[in-house]
Amino acid sequence: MPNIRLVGTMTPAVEDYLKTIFLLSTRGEAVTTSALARELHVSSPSVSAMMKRLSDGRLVERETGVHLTAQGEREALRVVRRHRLLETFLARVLGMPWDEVHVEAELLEHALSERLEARIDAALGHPTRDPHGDPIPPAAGAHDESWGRSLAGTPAGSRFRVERVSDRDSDALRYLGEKGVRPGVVLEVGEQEPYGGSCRVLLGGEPLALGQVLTHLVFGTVVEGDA
Amino acid sequence: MPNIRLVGTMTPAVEDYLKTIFLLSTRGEAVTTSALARELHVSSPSVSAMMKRLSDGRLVERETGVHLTAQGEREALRVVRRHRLLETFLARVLGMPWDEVHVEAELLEHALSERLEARIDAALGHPTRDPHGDPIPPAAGAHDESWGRSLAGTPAGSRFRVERVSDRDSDALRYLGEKGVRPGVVLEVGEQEPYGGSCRVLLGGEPLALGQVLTHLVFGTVVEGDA
DNA sequence: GCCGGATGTTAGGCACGTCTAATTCATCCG
DNA sequence: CGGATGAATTAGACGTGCCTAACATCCGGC
Ligand SMILES: [Mn+2]
Ligand SMILES: [Mn+2]
Ligand SMILES: [Mn+2]
Ligand SMILES: [Mn+2]
Repeated sequence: MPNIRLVGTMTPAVEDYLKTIFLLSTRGEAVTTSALARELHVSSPSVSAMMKRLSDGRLVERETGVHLTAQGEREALRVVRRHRLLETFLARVLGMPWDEVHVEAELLEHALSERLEARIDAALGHPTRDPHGDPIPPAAGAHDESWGRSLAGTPAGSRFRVERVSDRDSDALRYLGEKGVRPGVVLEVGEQEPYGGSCRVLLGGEPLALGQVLTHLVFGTVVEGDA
Repeated sequence: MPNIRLVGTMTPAVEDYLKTIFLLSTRGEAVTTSALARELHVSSPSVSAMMKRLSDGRLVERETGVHLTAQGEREALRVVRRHRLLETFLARVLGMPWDEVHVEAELLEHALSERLEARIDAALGHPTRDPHGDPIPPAAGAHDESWGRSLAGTPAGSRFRVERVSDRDSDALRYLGEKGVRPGVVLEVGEQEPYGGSCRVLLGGEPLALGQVLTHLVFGTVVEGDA
């Protein structure tokens, strides 16, 4: 039989493109050819070609920029779910540090069967957050990917509860982990030193200086309550 | 820079071919084009093409049939090690039944980093056998892949200790598991019923009839000792 | 001794996923 | 207005890994 054309064929590359489109848009960034090329470390023509394929397969639509169809988003969420379940598993079960799990999950997410995914999910007690505080999309049902506010620009005097830490910069992640900046922690936000200086915070009473790069990686909410 | 030619590039396909060549030869079977095609579910020309590539890359040599070079065997053993470590992990840590782990490991073995492999190995306490009794090649050093003798043809009256059960037939494996035929178990071998009939055995005193297909999947040694 | 079947190779083709080079197009700036 | 700049696409190529069709070989049986 001569090559039945399955439009929805998921390959590792297709999964990575869909996931990246999803993550870019939930970060509020424009999903352009060049943004995808930068993010995926491929050339622009590679992205153009893939967008053609995804568009033919009804996984994305192209008007100004690119956006996922309902089906494309479903597939993207499945990949994101596998990725974050794997990160959680690697950290909790194998004790892998939170700055290493992302790279591993990038590979494994394409090799995880539904059966194994379900087993991992059950073994972890159906977790809702990965080690970085990223929400794990449920197997079925709605998903909320909101990022809260960035620590950068949060006014001095606020009490700030960390909810998510971006897992994209492994070195920064390790540093933050060493300093105790993790989801769930509450920071007392102090002075933002001018001209690109550090942001002074208190963590459990201890002073800590967080550079610009770091404050842009930390997300959460301002909480009221007793100092 | 125009395509540096890395001869030893491992891809999932290359890994599968090397692994299959290794397993065929350790099973004492001839490593021919058609045997590989059958084993890997690909056409003969696909095998021919791949043998050309592996041969160019000094991973195999071709005289009568095909055999691995020292480097090819090293790579094959790395894949087999990852496969069996993964099977062990899936069974022990995630409680996956022994007839399901092989299929999962087939995929995951290509996505396992050295770092994660080491973590899994340590978490399991450096196991030497997978759930089917297959020996796990060490990260470095010699490996013994001998199969012992098959239960088929073992004379009645023998006491037979099961050491390995082939993991290639998932249904048979589940059946044997249900009946308690696992590595470590000792069987009292009874009559082989003629003309392709069952082999009668006692397992823990309980009678059990094992068809031809099954006795050819069970390997071990004849042990002396008290009945 | 020849024929048929099994085995293996060559030839040609295709989907995937990437690349570089060239082109198109809009925009911004002097 | 016109040229530079940047973003995107088109054109052409390539390696991987698979396929089918055709051809070459060898080997056993009649
Ligand atoms: Mn991640
Ligand atoms: Mn994460
Ligand atoms: Mn196996
Ligand atoms: Mn096994």
